[in-house]
Amino acid sequence: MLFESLFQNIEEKVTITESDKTLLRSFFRVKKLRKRQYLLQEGELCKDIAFVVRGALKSYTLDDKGNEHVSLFGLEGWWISDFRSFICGETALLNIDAIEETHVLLLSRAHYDTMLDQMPLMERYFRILYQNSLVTKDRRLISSHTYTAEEKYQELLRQYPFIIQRIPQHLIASYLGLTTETISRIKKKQLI
Amino acid sequence: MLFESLFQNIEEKVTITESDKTLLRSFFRVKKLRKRQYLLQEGELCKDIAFVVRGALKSYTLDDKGNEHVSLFGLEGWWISDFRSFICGETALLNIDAIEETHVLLLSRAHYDTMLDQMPLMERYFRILYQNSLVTKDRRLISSHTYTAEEKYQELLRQYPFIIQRIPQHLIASYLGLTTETISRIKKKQLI
DNA sequence: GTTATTTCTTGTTTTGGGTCAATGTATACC
DNA sequence: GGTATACATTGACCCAAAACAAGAAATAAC
Repeated sequence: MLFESLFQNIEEKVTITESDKTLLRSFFRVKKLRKRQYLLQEGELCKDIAFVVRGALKSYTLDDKGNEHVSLFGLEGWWISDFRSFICGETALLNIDAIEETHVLLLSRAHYDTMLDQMPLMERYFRILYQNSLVTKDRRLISSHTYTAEEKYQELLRQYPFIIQRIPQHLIASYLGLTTETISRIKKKQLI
Repeated sequence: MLFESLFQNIEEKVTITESDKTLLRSFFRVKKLRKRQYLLQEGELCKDIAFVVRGALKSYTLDDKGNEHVSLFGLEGWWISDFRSFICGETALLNIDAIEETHVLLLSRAHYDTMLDQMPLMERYFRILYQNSLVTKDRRLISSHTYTAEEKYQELLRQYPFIIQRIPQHLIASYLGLTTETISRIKKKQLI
């Protein structure tokens, strides 16, 4: 049950057999988080990447004034981690915590490496996953440099309409590099 | 000769044999660009990803006012393309042209796919390459949302000190989402 | 159902960095 | 060399969005 959404996600990119699934199961462990619970805190080592089975998380940095800057949301079917910390072994700059009650599948660095060695199709899966993420991140960077506040919000609506239903506005604002007041004003303007 | 820097780049991530090299050579073709020459123009299909052997390129969008927004530089040993177009087969939003006289190795989509099918180690190479690119892009997005103009410039200096020697200031400004005037003022301030 | 907490709105003020314009300085090209 | 073109600096002014402040709504907690 728990693994179904992971398998589904994998099968969108590569073909896996039942025995692959059995092997895959052995690499992950389940973790449940309640609302506001940390998955990772700044300064720790990010030991796992997390596949979100249900719920929602956010990853964010805190600046010197204590302002939150959301870098990513993790919803069902998405991966979330401090990738820099996980890959390079440096301490995390990101905090990750649950916006809602959340279930994740955790994959440790050791299991990640083993998995990639034993399962060439997972090498391909992650190559494709990262390839797609790069496309997304490129678009975000362009948006961040080229668009006005209003255009950024529009683009988000177009791209992830469901996110508005799900995630509090001030977090969306932060994700876009804006303030909640600005979003509020944009929304007001649209109605008139 | 031309392939040495590509092989070197690959060997930083995976181990390749002489016969791998021979096979690899067959997938690429060489292209020389003079200064200002396009590698890709907005609206075209991005048919190749390019490995830069020498020289420097920039990829950028143009907004409605005709302003250039640099999204990436391609220097020796880096890959450059409109990845979204290359992967998804949509028309390119990016322009890519040479800042200097440049030599690139081009890899077409068909060759890319064949290569990945025939050479598991290249699957791994690209997985690692993308993995690292994601780390970089994450950092850029954080920087773009969290830092002041001055901090953005400082961070670039720290990360890629050589780039200042190489790339005109107005392009660096654009890459950071700033204007050349702003950079000029930051530099002035540092001297005092 | 009352109270607390979180989230959102609206008004006012402030500011970082953009825009515009003019001038200076390299670098490239005949 | 001279002159064209690209690139950088400086100053004056402006504006989009941030910051600040105060309430209003919505949700959650008891």
